[in-house]
Amino acid sequence: MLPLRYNAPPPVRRPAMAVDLKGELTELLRSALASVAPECADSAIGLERPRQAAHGDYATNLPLQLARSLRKSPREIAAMLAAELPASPLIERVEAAGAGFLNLFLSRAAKREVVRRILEAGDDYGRLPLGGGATVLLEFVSANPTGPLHVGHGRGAACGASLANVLEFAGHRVTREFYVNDAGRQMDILTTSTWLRYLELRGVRIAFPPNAYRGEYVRDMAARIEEAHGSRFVRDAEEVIAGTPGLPEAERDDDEADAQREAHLDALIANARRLLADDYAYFHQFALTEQLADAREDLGGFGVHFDRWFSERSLFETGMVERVVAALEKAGHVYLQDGARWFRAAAFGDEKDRVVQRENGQYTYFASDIAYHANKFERGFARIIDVWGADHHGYIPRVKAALAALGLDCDRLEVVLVQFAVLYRNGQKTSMSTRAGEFVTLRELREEVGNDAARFFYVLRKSDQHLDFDLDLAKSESSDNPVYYVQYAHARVCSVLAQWGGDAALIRGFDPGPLASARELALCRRLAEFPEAVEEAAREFAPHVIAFYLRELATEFHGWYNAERILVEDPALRDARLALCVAVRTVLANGLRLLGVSAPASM
RNA sequence: CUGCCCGUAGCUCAAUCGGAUAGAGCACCGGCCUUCUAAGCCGGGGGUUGUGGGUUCGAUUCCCGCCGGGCAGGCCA
Repeated sequence: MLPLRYNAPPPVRRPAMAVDLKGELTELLRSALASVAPECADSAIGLERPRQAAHGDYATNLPLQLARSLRKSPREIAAMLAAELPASPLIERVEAAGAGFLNLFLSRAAKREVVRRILEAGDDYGRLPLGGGATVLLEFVSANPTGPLHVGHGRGAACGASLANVLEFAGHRVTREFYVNDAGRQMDILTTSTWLRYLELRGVRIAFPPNAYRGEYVRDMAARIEEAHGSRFVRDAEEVIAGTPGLPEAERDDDEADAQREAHLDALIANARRLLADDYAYFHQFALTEQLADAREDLGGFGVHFDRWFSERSLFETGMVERVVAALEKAGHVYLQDGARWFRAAAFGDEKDRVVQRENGQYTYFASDIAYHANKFERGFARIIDVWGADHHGYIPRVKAALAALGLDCDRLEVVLVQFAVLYRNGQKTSMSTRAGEFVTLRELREEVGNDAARFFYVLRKSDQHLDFDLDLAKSESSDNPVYYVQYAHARVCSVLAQWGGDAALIRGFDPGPLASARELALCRRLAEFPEAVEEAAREFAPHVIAFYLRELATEFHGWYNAERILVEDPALRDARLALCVAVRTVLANGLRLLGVSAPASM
């Protein structure tokens, strides 16, 4: 279990003008505070939503906060504030209560007003100016292009895409980026795996390494190359395995055997490069292009789109990797030891120093990652956010250390960690072993449970928490399934409107005044909370807040729907209820849109 | 062994900078379709928030110890 983000985001400031209910209430309280205790007039005023209705619509613990400095009892201060609170059409009454809380009860008119606001704002209801148009680079998924995306990548995709939507809705300009690891050993392993499968097809008998990529998709790529080029890339088995140490017995799983397998694979890669010469690049490019196209298609089908696919290889081709290492060296943060170049990460808060260039001259993944992040800073984004698998948490200090050593403000980099999802079927954990090649792919998941259920389930937990993904529940067509539960509320509203049959455009002008029942007013209050949910989701990088909110809103709508009839005889009351219906539909649709889930008109 | 994180109802999880009587869903039990979609609603039982201390008006929340679990600790990515 890991923290949601590595360091605190910049403070989010509310606009100075009271443009919303909460802001107006705060101003009223500030006015009362100024007359009760002028010396504390600029204290922070926290307004919260009490859990219990008896504690009002909003409450503040201001009296408790001030008790010490004013040398008065909290109850006394609360009573004084209540007496000095200016009269307002928003407020029905105030109460000093509990240990020293001030509870505010809104007038019915104030509660109903949100319906009018929602009908006016439409798709934009919940949109906030918090980000002030600041640019954000959000990097997520960034899976190695060495095979199909699996269900772990799916969670990063769903969380990242939802977070991007939320940040955009909260007033940021978001660039969505996928970092393509097209330069490392993993790609060489995929390239060689493809060639070995090709050789197999041509009847060349070579033991396929257990640590190479064994998936069926590798055979598919090999078959297509074989179809197009015939025997052009065939070499003798003796040549292919020349100079390799050979494989240890399959049963052995000790360190020595593992090391031998790795050495064997590296030797095969070296032979492939030598024997294929220029054609090696063909295999490499073919596999890369195939896997990226596959990922793009898969993610696109999942409603996840990127503005840019950033190539790791380009960082080498433009000399960026050399440049950042040289910059670190020039600043005295790099030294030579055992033939390798080490970055003094420990001097910048990391546990130990890290290699940036290996003894054999190859740069490490870390080196290109430094270059990548330096490049992000050069592009001038106000905020840089990485969404990583939680198993990479130990990697954060070294990247931050490198940025600091380059003289960059490493606090501008924020890292969201996403835990893996574990699939359950019939109450049993489904196996997800990569080395056996039998992992569950994102595509299989999407086909089995559908895109909507997958997107929603992935963000049903805080992203840094383990997620138990119940496949049976995700597929069930019942109220047990939270996706259908929320979507059904939306479809119900649409159905009522269809039943009514009038001109939907007119509803915008309907007067919510006749709304008066407890359920209706509670629903209004819930609708007014949506911008607060968006704010929290954006501030905490927590799209699950939106999912929770939608479930609560749907609950209150279903309750109202079952308790009271909407299409009643009285035209004024019917119109008011239709207005509330449209407001509910609007908020459900806006929330679902942030999560990349469809809002069906019928189910 | 060291570092980071987590521990809340039978299960999966929430809990607003430290706030009021710790909340949902699932599972379980009992009701509701001649009336706008029953993919819905209403009601019920369920808790020493792992444990022992500390900080204070107040602790699930902050600090320390212990117990249990996860992840990380490569010239891998």
